[in-house]
Amino acid sequence: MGRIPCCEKDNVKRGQWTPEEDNKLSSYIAQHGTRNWRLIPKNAGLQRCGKSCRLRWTNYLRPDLKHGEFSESEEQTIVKLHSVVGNRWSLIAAQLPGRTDNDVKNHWNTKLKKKLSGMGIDPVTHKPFSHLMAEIATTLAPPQVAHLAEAALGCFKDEMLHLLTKKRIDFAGPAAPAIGTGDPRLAYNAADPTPNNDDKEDTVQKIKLGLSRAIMQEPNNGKAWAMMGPAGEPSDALAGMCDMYPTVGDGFRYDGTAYGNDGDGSAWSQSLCTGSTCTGGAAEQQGGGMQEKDEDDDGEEAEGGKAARKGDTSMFASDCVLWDLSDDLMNPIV
DNA sequence: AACTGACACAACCGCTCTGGC
DNA sequence: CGCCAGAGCGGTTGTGTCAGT
Repeated sequence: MGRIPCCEKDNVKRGQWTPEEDNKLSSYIAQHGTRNWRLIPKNAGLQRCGKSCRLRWTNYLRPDLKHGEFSESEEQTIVKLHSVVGNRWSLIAAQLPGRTDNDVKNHWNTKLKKKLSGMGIDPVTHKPFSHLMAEIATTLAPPQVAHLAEAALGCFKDEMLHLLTKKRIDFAGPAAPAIGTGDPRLAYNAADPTPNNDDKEDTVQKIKLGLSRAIMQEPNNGKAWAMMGPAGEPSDALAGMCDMYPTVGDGFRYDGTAYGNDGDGSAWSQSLCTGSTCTGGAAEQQGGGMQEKDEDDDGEEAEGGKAARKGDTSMFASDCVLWDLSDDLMNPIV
């Protein structure tokens, strides 16, 4: 038994909207408003589904929409909010006047996600990849970790190689040290981005070394040994991984122009990963409930997911406050 | 010039939520 | 309380454009 379609598909036009259709819809809405979307196409003389009209209006025709490039501050806002609320595009878009959820979603998927990945940040959790690997490893016994490392290398390696070789990555600006321990062969060469096999092998060896060091390290009082030290400094294990991404392990900046904690104090340099897993609390909360479908066998939706939908801010660890978020955002009126 | 792949954006699909009855 | 229609939302797909070969 299928779902009842929102309209008769045989009689409706689909695909790109023509200027004539846009005009009809705009002028009808200007006169009558947007009260009943199912009636609007009929009354406006459009062979379109009401839903399609609503989408066209809200995503494109609305007079208060911005259509240009996203500004840097808008991008910063998106990344910040995404690290807190996850893929709740409408919530994020609500904080950006003139932008729609579709705009934000597309911009995220096409640009921002890659930007973060290029910086060694997992766009889902907003943690450095190195932290993620180390954290995953902490939950497993050494034999399992060994398998994990091998498996991870299979896919992770490709991603890293891609990032290191194909894409332009500003690890730490023009004066940046070479990736790794200063081996010039690992430095990105803008003039000749094509790596030789030695480069690839070195990179793989670096990854393996970081993982194996993480694996071999003794647990620290039963706690996560690969996590940050008490003062927020990376453990040896992490350092091994962070050698790969010097900007990631210690205060990377979004714009990739410099690293360290002597930045401009902008939200970028303060909040995303300033040498600790500060975003981890929120990110982990997301991973547990907001980002992912509940895969439990009991068939119940994860409570975190429910809470997130209801705007329950209690799911955000109080010691992981990242930014001053408006009350509206933290208690969204949906 | 033709082809191809990557990219960005628009539009659609289907699930969920909400309010009225 | 349950049902239904309308609307909202996020994921996915389609399509046009452009750069590289």
